[in-house]
Amino acid sequence: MPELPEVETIRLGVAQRLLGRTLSDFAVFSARAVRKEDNLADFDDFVGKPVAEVARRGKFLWIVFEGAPRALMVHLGMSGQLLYDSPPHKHTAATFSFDDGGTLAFVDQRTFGYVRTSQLIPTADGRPAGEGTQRTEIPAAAAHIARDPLDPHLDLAEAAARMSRTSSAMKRVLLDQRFVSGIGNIYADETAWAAQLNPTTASSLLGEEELQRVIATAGEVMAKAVAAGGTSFDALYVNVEGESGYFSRELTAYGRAGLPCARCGTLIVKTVLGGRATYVCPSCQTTGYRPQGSAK
DNA sequence: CCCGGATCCTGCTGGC
DNA sequence: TGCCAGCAGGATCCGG
Repeated sequence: MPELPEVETIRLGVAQRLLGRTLSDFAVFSARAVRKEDNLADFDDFVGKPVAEVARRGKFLWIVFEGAPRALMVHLGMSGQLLYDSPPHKHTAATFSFDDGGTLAFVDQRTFGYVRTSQLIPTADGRPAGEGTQRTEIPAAAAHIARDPLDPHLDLAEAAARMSRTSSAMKRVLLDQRFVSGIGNIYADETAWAAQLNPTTASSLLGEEELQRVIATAGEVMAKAVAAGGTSFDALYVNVEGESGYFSRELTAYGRAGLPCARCGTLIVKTVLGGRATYVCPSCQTTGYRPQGSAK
């Protein structure tokens, strides 16, 4: 489902509900939703401890309990939801109850998401792990995920340099969470449109400065989406309170096949890239060369 | 190592 | 009306 703006919207809601609350009980209804690396004793260790932080890096979310060496980590996959005090649902995979009587439910229709525990380990660069945390510790299971474009500790130059060394299509690189995280299929297309680049352009053709600009553009697009509460097309993509976000109204490329480009009026075309639907303006998203550009 | 494609699931939509 | 192929905001594994 959810890309960075949707996960951030959910994180804010979870933090508002749970910070300082003590876990009183939990229940698991779907074996698939809980990673096999875990045993229930790992979850048991959280019971009786208060929530200290609700953190996020890219699309990965985790809850730190006071005094617990492991974190409760959640990935929402394609259809995962975290809902607070929602009615029981056919696809409720796990629930977590707190001392105020409230319950956080993990609901996941397509079952690509999961809940697990993961040992907190030091971050590679010694800096705070992500949004919502000041700790320099990250769940080991998310340690391979790059910082995201909204992370003040992202090393922009380093990320761009690494991206310039791969020949894959620029959109594929944006979707690869090892370079920069948080971008999914919607925001990859929105970023390419905003940067006026054709998503099929080889990343290695863009040059480091241009790639820095692309990452910065992704950050701007996603920051606007966070401000709008994320992108919702349907009831599957809602915040912790079950409410939709409004960024779908501001989408400029994704899902707009046959509609005029907001910049030049040419009709947006739907293609396939890397097995994913891809929406592009064929006339103002050029190959990526900037003739007068500083990109080398 | 680097790349692209297949794969895991359920539910909804659109075309015949 | 009914059926079913195709598709969906993701991450990971595997073969070439």
